[in-house]
Amino acid sequence: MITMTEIAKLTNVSQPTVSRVLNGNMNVAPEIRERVLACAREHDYQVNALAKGLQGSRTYLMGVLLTDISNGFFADVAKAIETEARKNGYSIILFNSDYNLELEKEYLDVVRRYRVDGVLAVPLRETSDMWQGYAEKLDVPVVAVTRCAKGLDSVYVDHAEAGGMAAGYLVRKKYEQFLFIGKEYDQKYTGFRYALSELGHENDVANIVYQNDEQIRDALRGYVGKRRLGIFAGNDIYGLRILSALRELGFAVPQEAGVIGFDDTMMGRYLNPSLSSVSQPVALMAEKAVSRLVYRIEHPGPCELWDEPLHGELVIRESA
Amino acid sequence: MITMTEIAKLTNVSQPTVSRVLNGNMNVAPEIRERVLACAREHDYQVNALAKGLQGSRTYLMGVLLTDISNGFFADVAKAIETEARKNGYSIILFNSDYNLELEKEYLDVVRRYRVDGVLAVPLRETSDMWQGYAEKLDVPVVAVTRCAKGLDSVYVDHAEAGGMAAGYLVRKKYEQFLFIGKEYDQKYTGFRYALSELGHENDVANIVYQNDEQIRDALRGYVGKRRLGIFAGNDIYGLRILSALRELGFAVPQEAGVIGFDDTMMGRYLNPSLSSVSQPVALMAEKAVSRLVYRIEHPGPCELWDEPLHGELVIRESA
DNA sequence: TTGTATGCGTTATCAA
DNA sequence: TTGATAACGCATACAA
Repeated sequence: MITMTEIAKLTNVSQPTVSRVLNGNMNVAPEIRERVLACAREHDYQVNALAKGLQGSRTYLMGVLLTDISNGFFADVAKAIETEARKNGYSIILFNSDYNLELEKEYLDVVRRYRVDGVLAVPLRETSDMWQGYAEKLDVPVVAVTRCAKGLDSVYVDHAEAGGMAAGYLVRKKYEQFLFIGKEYDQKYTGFRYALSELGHENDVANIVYQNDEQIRDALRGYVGKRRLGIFAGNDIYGLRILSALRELGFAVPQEAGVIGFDDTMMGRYLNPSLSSVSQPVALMAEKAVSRLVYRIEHPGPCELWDEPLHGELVIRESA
Repeated sequence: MITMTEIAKLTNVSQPTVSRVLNGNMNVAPEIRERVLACAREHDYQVNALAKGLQGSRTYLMGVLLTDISNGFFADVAKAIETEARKNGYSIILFNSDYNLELEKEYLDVVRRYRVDGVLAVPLRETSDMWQGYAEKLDVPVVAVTRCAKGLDSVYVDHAEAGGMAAGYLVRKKYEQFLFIGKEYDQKYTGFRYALSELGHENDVANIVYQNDEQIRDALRGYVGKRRLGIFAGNDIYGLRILSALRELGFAVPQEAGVIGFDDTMMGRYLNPSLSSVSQPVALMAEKAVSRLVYRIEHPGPCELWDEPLHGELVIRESA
């Protein structure tokens, strides 16, 4: 690939002059300018981002660290981030932690090797202060997406609030006992449980940690023929599987059991029954996260933490 | 972030010696070796990949160019590629063409700027010789994934064959008229149509180009109350939507209408009815594509094109 | 307005 | 076994 030095030789000017032309510096004679531009075009010059980055300015790379891109929701997040990054002139280098703490740590080193200008992450263990330490070592700005991480700028939906919304709706619809199916440390469960106890159902709620389809089916079997069961799923994938398990067990949905998912992924509206879900504003989150990161990149130095939770929206369909 | 030169100063050796130590070159006195390693560990040294790349060796970056990562299938592909790349010591820089030719071209320039060692792409217009030109300009190896591109190493599933499998199964199940719903230039349609005509159904097959849900519903309405309808969908997302449309129109599935999807994404088995589909060996494709790319990176120079189609597998569930 | 010189952090070549 | 030196491609300070 052609370099500035080569263009300089071909056009009989010095390399810095080529640099000036290609960077739009106006203090260059028009004739030279034309000659250089023509040569660059002819050989399809592309700046060497490595050299540029090495030289001290930006790399225009963002590290993006996700937990599981094969989850439709995170895939949407990745797509939106990529789009936003591009709008801001950045490219993304993508990593998938697969919910693996070791891998997450390893990837942070990789990210440092490439001297990314900043990092967007779905942090594991967001309530510990682990990431605060990571951010210091990275010494580039870090923004947490979809989760609120201690000590980091965070762009996320208030999960506890979403749990409350789900609880409120299920109670209004006269469900009588309640289940949150998902990770036990999920804020959604906290909010779900709290709202239920406020509504007089403190003794009617339980949490099932999702492990696999069989275990969920076995757990749900215990509710057959009992009081109307309102279920809040940690995400739409769980929701999909729960619907499938309920069908196997012969539950009438939404009469005997209702299900509310989380993330409102595309498939939800096509399911049978279609899946009620709490939607997250993916595009907005990506836009906020990227623009915040760009701001931090362009304005280094200490800065107050960003922490403005966004709000989920309950989308009612057939499943509850 | 600490550099070799800084470590050199701290340990009273020359910078090249530090380089030797950190690269595992054994011709260094053990005492020096220890001193340097300790210092590097203490300051958590990470090599500057930009400098390393600039200096002429590898960047250990792969450009990955997908059409739409929000499609569960491509999300799986992305995940598998990332995993394989990591196994080989590479990181990926990810782009989403969004089926947009302009964007695809633009991203190829970006990829060149970062001096990636190679490119994995889901090429748009794979039957034109456009990508052959792209590959030349890139002057790094390019491997096409999930599609067979003219002039490129390609790792993909034989779509025509898959179409034939779908056709064969639907005929065996006594469907009497047939629909392919998807892009008209899809090889799946070619194979579907061909197999059907071999089986004596050359006049019972049509293609509907997917545009939106309403248009599909309207098109399907014309088949209500007619002969048993066998549908092959261009991908599982279409399949999902088609099932939903059939439900709205009151079709009994699989009795009056049968549906076979493509990609066999996770959700298929949880749908109601669950979706029969042709599965693609995603992990295998990613593994083959990445290892082929690594091979081409490590063995530059001309080389015979790779073109060994893999085979889809028909997964039968309830929808057909 | 243009060119010379320098440095970014590596690796590689050559001497010592 | 070690160190000096150059080179990669670019931007920048400075000189002309």
